[in-house]
Amino acid sequence: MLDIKFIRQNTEAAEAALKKRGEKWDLSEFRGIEAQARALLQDLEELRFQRNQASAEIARMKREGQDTAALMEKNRESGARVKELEAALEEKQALAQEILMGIPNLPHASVPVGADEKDNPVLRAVGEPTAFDFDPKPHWDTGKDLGILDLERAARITGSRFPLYFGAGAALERALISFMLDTHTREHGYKEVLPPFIVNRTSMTGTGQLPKFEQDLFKLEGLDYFLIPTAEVPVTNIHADEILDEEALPVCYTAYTPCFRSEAGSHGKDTRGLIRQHQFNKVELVKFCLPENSYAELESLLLNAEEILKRLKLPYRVITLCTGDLGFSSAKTYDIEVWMPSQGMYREISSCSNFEDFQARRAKIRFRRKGKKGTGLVHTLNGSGLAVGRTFAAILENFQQKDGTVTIPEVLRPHMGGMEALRP
RNA sequence: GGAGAGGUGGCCGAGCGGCUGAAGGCACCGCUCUCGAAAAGCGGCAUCCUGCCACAAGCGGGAUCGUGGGUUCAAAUCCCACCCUCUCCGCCA
Repeated sequence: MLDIKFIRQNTEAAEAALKKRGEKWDLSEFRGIEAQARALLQDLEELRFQRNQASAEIARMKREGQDTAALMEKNRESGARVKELEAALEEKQALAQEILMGIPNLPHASVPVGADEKDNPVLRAVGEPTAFDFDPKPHWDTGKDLGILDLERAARITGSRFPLYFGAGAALERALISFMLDTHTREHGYKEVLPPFIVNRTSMTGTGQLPKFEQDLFKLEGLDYFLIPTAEVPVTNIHADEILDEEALPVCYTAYTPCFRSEAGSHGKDTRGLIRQHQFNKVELVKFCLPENSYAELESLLLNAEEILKRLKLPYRVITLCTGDLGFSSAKTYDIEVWMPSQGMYREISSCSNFEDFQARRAKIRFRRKGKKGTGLVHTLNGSGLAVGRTFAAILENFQQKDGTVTIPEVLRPHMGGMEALRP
């Protein structure tokens, strides 16, 4: 959510920034509604002031044993008028709020201007695309041949786009989760959390999934609860409605959760394999920090995520999302893309974003500076560290051997009882 | 699922129709005292919105005692619904 005061005072700048995202916003209507709401508020407050004064007067007169009937009658009337104004105000405020909740975040000045994903510049590439002296198989074939992945049976259990791992495959998935969490907690200074996988509407609204993207979520029937599409939602909302001490910042959490996405509108895309599933595992990184530090924190969060790929020895590149490709809540996003040999291209495996105060304003996450009065909104950030299913796929593809075995990255072996390769 | 108790400021905790945005304590921040510290004393210390105004300071106003409604001239206090927490019983991974 953007700052109303900012919009009020910098309407054109806000519109220009939104235009960079490829969205046309005319905020004059919003300004008008918001101005009407404030005018109503002033009338209402004036009326309530008079009523409060009269009530105090009644109390004083009663104590002195005077007759208060006339004043009470007068206040009864203003009470009715207060209710009318309250209703009118609420209507205007709801309207303004609805518009405001639908406005995406403004891109940071450092975000390259562009129309879509084709305009995302590459920031750096690490490692070379894996070279093979044979035709590399896609991970779904390798997984099937090794007997560790069974997407057909998963479809029987649930439906399409659900995973089913067996044996060393299940162990590899679990090893990846452990390896990622251990690295982030022991070496990168994050605190591990294991949050609820189902959240309420308020939490979903706090991080920006709602109200706009309800069709992307799985909702529980008969309840206003949703399956989380990312750990970002429960973990960011840990501090909703809180005022954090300046000294406590930055607060850094890492969380493993399964993620559930309905993938509405992506029927034709990535129909095979682990790339696009309704359920997948992810280790997430989440930070709460002071506004002046958030861009430095974004860089370090990005490096923390990259470190996982470096240690797994998977080739990857980092791209900066251009203004047109930015997510709804984000002010700046880097995507990390891993090399997928069977597709001959890099595929997203992590997305690291600075939301500035956009989520903090919605979820009311604030901080207080030492010795100063008043509060400020923290900046929130998050990034995948990493998407586990896609990492699994990348390992199967990049480390496959001609004989059909897959070499297990060295850093994972301690998590897999010393196993060195996946064999049929 | 059944029975009961309760949700008040950063924390503990009083209030149970008006003078209570809220006693008292703890924590925290100033100051006094001290060579310094401790102790003691004095003072300060919720959030959000809003008007004047420079989105400052300051002054004024409104709202907020789990959430939403209701009663009343007036609600933290009374009534209703819902949510949550705790205790006991039942069931259960």
